[in-house]
Amino acid sequence: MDENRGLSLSVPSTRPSITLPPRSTVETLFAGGGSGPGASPGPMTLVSNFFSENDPDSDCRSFSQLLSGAMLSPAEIPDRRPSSHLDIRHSYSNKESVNSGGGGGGGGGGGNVDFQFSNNGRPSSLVVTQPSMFTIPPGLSPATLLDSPGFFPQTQASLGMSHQQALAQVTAQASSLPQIHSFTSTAATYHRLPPAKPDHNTAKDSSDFSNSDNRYYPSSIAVDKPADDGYNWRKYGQKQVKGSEYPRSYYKCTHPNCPVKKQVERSVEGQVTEIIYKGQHNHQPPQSKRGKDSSNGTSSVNEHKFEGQIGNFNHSLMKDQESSQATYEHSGSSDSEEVGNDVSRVDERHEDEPQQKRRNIEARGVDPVSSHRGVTEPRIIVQTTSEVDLLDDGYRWRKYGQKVVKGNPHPRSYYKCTSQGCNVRKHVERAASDPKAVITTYEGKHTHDVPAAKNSSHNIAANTAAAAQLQPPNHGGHSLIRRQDYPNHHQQQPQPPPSGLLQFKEEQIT
DNA sequence: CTGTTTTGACCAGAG
DNA sequence: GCTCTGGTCAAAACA
Repeated sequence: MDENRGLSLSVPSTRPSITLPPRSTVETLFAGGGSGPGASPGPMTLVSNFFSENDPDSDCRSFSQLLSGAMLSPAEIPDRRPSSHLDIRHSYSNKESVNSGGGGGGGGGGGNVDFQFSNNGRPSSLVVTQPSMFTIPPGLSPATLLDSPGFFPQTQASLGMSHQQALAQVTAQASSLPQIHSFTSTAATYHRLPPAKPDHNTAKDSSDFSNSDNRYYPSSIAVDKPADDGYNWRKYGQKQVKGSEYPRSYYKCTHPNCPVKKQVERSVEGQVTEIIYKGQHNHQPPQSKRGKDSSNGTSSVNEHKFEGQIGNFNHSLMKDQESSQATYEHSGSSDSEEVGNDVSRVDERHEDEPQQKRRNIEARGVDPVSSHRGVTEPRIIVQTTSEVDLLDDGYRWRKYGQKVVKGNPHPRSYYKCTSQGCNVRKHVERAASDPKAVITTYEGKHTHDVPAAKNSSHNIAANTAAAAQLQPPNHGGHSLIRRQDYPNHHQQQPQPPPSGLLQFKEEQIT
């Protein structure tokens, strides 16, 4: 609650911006990015190039821009709440640590990421357009990601290319990305650690930065410490959380009055499988520790903001995200809690936790066992959709729950696929700012075909299918970047919604 | 002696 | 009101 009030996100009145620490143990690894001598192109670089390459002239290339497309500008959102959080979960290995201190400057640029709400003249009712999926490579900081021009083929960008093109490109790129960083609109920061050993077949070009290359992984994650993020933590609890393979440890920042907490899930081998930050440090990290770890000794305030702020994309930004119908899977989707509220992952754990988790993993094509051993490849679903797609996606759904989220007068609904034996779920949330706009998050993978009688006019599935063809089969979670065009009128054979795939979808609600 | 970790109990929220 | 669950407390143990 109150511990999250501190916001890492500076949101100008008219132009929200996310202030991300320029460097972190993770980011540092990428800091060099393409600039580092002899450094292989970082995932971000590749991603950036990827998109840039395909849409060089796009005026909306960055992730932030993409999001902007998915978010209504403050001015356009009368009821937008003052704050919300964007949770960022990324993976990295604590064992396959890499030179965390190194990095140095680089760049990365951390800094600020402006979420320019350049809607390109789109009416506020228009929000995200195509569903798309993306994966953030291991060690790639959100800041970098967000700040990277061309990370996301913005909405219109994708419009400029065919589905196939976009999908092919995105998928190709995604398949080479070892891990995912998810973004959610809750109050916590999620860090899911990457596999110690990549278990997937990376795409042809992925070798350049495959997850096997630990250079991209943050390091300094001691077994006894959830992460050497420069702050001092005191463990105040541990609990076996349902649905989690490993016990969750609770840590508090030892700094007086610092409300920051973090939860760490660690495998029996000591590998950190997930770190969730809550709140923002109201102080600078202890110099002694950080200073030593940082070889360059340039640890700055900004640098230290990373851990505490990475997840605090807060503010209206994420509130907007809700409005923008962006839902991020794996972190429980967007949670419309106010600033300071704890992270909510009800979406993914509210029911049948263990099974759900397993299903999620399986749906991602990840070996459950491997996943549980720290090789999980978290996948994010960022999907937006319109009312039209809400239920009419070709499948039959049964509503099994509903929840009113604080800050959003509209309830978030939970649906299950009615097909026997199918565990696919669908979470639907209406945007606070626009009841017509909804956020839909799919979990799982349909085990059946689309009911014939329920052929819808929607192409989500169709596109998904197309994308699926581009996906490496069952290697799980690496084909995470996708883009799809979903013109409402586009008649296509309904297909199962992409499971465990990050999607952005923008449609005009009619 | 101080700070941290461990761990069972307690509490609050949600269903 | 009951049950379940996640999060926190706090005393004891440990370093």
